[in-house]
Amino acid sequence: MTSKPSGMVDHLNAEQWGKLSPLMMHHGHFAPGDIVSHRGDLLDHSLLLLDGLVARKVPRGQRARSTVVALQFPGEFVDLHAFPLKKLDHDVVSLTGTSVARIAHDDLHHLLNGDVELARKLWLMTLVDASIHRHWVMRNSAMRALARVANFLCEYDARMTAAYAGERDSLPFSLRQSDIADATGLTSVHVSRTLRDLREHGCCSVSGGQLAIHDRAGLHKMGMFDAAYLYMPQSGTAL
Amino acid sequence: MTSKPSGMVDHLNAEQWGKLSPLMMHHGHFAPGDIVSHRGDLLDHSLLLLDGLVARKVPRGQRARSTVVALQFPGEFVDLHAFPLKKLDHDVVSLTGTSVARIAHDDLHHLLNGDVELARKLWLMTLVDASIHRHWVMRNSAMRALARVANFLCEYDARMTAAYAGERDSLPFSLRQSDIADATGLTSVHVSRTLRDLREHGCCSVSGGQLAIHDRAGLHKMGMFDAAYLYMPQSGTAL
DNA sequence: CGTGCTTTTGACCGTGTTCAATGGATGTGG
DNA sequence: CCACATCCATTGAACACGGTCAAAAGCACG
Repeated sequence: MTSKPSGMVDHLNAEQWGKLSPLMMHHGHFAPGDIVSHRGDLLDHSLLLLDGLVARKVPRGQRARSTVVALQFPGEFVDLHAFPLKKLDHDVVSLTGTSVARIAHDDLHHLLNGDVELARKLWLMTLVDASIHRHWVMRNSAMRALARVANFLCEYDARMTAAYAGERDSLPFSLRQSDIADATGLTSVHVSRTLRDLREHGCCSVSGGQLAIHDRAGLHKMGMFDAAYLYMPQSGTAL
Repeated sequence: MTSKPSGMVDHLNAEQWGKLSPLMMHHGHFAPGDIVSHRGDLLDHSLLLLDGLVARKVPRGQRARSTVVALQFPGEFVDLHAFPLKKLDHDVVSLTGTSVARIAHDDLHHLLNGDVELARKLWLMTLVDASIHRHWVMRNSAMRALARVANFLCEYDARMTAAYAGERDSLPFSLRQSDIADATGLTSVHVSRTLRDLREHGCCSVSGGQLAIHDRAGLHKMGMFDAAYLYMPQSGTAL
């Protein structure tokens, strides 16, 4: 039996989770760098992330680094969109040691046939993903490096806080600077300089696998951060 | 009675369209620049675009231009995600004269309660939107200006071709260069230079409200275009 | 204590921005 | 019919942001 994680799945109420969790008997684990599923694979199941961090990557030729188009936190499905789409347009890659719960599309199919409300909730969760995608388009298109990285870290903070219920001034952070670079459309060299700037501004610092937030308000301001696009379950009527 | 447009709604079969279209009795029209719905509005209906072009825009302060995070073509719902989400994180703006068909969420609710397959199709259509969002993240993060604009025009070509069934070497194009700029994360000045480059390369040219494609293969190559992410209904097993 | 990976730093350079002026097209009122 | 306003596209010059290349410094792990 999978115990209910916090975060995105808080969109589900207890009853809905009670129906869904029995279908997720198989748990799996991945190591950093493992490719969970390949672009174009025919998928017959989806995965709920229980712990760790997963990226959706678009590969671009041999030479170039692939672009990170999305990041998934615990409590989120990493590839629920594979249920209607069947094939994905991107790779799914484990960035850290991760543990996941597996749900077969056949089981999900039968469950959702009998529960329209639950189906709508899962639909909604994929739409929150889409909202985050739109924010990433905006961030990587219209913000300069400093604001861009600051905003990225604000999002990390917010989603991590939701995943592990409880705001902290220091949170686990196992992304490398090259991962931040792939996600923000910068080079890792420039990410390094940008993080130094944020440090010198007294906003936050990354070291030893921890993100220390020294001035959350300042960081939010610097990243022009407004969490509305995350459609957090608890924050109700934010938008 | 709304006659079935081509494009995204081709994901629906005739029977499904037969169920959906009677709910879209009200048709509406918008002029260029009209705001169809505002960020944060509580929506009780969604709109299917029948003709024209609609953008989803994220406003960014008074001074700056707003970012175009998505573009909708005829045959696509412009705000179907408002059905589960209720409130949107962005504005919906008519870029041209547009005509739309309106469907009330209450009606949709009742219809989908009785047709799980149709619900899944509509879910799928929003997931294709999300796939396009991811592509935009990649394009605006990882491609240089020339490839970026070329890729954007390839997408325009492909979606326009799907919407009006039939490949042509010259298609209606009512976007201004500043719209392209807002969608690609460039300045309109640089879009102007980039379009000149594409013209001088013999790929395509924009003038008089028409996009003339002189060398489609060359344009695709220049924009590294692969339409798989569009999940076109007719193209079947592309991914 | 070396080997390999990540971060940091420096110098240089190029893509794209900014600012500003010009030109072209379209539309309006005198 | 022509002045005039408006909007959009185009061009030029200067510059800054971020990229590229390369080397060095930290750091973890065997």
